[in-house]
Amino acid sequence: MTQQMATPLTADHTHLLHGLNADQQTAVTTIEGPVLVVAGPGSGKTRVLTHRIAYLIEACQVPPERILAVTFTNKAAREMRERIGRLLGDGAAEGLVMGTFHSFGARLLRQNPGLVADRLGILPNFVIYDDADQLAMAKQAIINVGLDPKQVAPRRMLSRISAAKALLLEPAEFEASVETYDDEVVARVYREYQRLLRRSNAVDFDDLLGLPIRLFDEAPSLLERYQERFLHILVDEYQDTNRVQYVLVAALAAKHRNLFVVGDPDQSIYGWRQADIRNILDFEREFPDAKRIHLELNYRSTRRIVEAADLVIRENTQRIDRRLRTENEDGEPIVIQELSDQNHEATWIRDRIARLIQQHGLSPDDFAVMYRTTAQSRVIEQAFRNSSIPYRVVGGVRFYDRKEIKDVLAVLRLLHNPADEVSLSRVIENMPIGRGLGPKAIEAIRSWAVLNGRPLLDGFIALADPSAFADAPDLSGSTKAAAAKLGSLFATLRSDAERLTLSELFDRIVDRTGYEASFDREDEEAMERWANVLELRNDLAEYDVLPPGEALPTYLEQVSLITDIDSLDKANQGGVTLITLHSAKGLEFPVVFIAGVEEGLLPISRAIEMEFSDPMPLEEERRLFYVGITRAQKLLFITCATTRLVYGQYQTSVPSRFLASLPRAETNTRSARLPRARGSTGLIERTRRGSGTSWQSPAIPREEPAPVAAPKPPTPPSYRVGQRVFHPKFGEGVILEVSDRRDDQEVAVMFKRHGQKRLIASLAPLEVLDD
DNA sequence: GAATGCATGGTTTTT
DNA sequence: CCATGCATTC
Repeated sequence: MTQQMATPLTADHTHLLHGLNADQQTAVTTIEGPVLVVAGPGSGKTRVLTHRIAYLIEACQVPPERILAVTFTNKAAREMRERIGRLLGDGAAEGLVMGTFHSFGARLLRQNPGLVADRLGILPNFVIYDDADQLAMAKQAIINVGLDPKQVAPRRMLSRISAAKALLLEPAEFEASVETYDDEVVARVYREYQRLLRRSNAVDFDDLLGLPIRLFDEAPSLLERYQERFLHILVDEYQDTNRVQYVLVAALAAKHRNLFVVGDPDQSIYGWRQADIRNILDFEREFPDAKRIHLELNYRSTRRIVEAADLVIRENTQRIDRRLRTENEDGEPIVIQELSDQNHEATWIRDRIARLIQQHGLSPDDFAVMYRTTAQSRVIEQAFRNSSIPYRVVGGVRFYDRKEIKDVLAVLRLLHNPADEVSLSRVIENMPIGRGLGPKAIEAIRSWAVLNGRPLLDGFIALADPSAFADAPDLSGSTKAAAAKLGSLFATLRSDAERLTLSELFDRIVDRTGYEASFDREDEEAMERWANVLELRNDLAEYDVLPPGEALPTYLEQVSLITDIDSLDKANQGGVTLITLHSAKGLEFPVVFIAGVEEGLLPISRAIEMEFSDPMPLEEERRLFYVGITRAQKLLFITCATTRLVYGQYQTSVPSRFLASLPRAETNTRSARLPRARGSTGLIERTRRGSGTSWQSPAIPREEPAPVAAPKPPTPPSYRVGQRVFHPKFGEGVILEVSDRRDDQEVAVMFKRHGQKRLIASLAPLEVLDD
């Protein structure tokens, strides 16, 4: 074995092992050969990873640039880097390669532009298409092969294509494996989709994983270089990797074989994204000399929470049997609460949070509300909006997914890659500069572009500046003028881009495209959207320090790989976190609410439908619930609604079968409808329900679980209509209305300067001025 | 070719 | 309920 892998020479690396238990220490110091760590939730897996990297660098003298660490999100990578920095001191980990599979793939392609162009036919200025771009492309592909996007769902095509790519099947190979007529349709669409993608000089997310492998196939010496380089490879969240990711990792690790993977099969929740749980279950078969280490001691949660999680996950059949343990205190009972509908659910959660903040000195940051579908976030967000509790929504409509943001980004992308057809269509459809141009015009210019072997945008420029090209697309009249105008604008912007900073470029773009002027200053919503556009300017300005030629590509790369969870700590700091169960993986909070724990939602209806033909999706739903439970450190609340608004109609809901696994003795439950002991199906409606209004959430205040950290609960002040009050932020006001809400009050106050506000009595720092 | 109004159908999760 | 897409109108 190589010299770099020698055992530590100097003795004093105890600080790197300090505070770790025996299993964790083994995981940190077992540095040779393949290692599989099966780590339960809260068992200190991030600590193990960071300490191991620090140990490799400091104790084993492995140069940081020879370590590759793959994480699930960029945020995880960033945090880990910080923690390593703290262990080793600044700069000691300089050169460490750490990021997601996708960012690693993108980086690899960017770093080998010559080979990529030569062997894969992709030019260095390629763009990465996001979900919406891919959808647009799939739709176009369906139309191009003579099918109707209304009958052949683009979404479904995309997921089939993605599945094919996850198995490294190219269109030709997929065609060879066609079995049904539907497969044949997919094959045709896939082929066309891929053709359009390459014509736009674009790659999709799956390509970021698949193309590096193809590149290695085409250029074995490149693979050898990477194999030689990475002495140690670490992979986090290994249970959520797919086939391509496995192939990539196995290829890179083939030489030195120091592959360290960490995961928890019980937290595998990305099967729908082709994550292949076999990667972790079969690790030892793939690497027979692998050492396996189990981390089962939970440091995160109370005993009640850990045991509840264990009981829930035990019901799954497809798993390695093991038992979660903890030495933590019992903690409080888990509260299960049924509410009459989704609005009551939301306000109940909000009010409970308000009370906990008020009575137990907790901060809004300590709370998370989790749900299965993003649609659920709306009502919950609404409830918080009507309160003074700060909150933030993770997921949902992301900043970079907003239409107005994508519009401006489309111009930037087009400047970077003039072949980008999705972005060009976007600009034409949404910006004033596109007026007078339709599909007809684009088609005429495209035929010119294809004939001349030029990117689409050049056709527009040829019309604007006939001297630059031998001929021009065949257009006339107003269409020609409109196309020429767009062409001339882009010619100008392109030269601007070479010398201006991104924020200066931004100013020109919104001015010259007429985009800024298209926002109606009288229209409040339009102004809000314009404010978002200006926010994008701030974002761009962060790259102004880079030289003009470099800033744009760097920025675009960063944007296409960023996710909402990545910006979780950057954007609007503080507040209650509203988050999907999927996004919550890897996070932890003192107090967790899981909302909508109902049949059809968790488990989701699609998993129920196929329960008997394929039980895997249902088991994945259960794992999702398990992930949610195990995010909680101290307090766990689970809610469900009796009726729920679905597509604008109220539907009766049945509490989730998963609740049957929870021990009644350890929970605080009122509803008789909740599934009882294990074994009982628990999903058949057992209680008679009337119109849906017959059931009311208990109005009587119940015994509260004892405080987390127990300061005495101050009595909430009592307010009267007409009282004059003072608020530190809103100033002086008069109480208009007082309404009781369970054990608290809500007051409507008319402030002199800030208008009417609704405040929670116990929360708002109101001072009574006269009585 | 663009603005307005109606019908339709869609919600699982995300790098 | 909502957003999107299409048809109708000018």
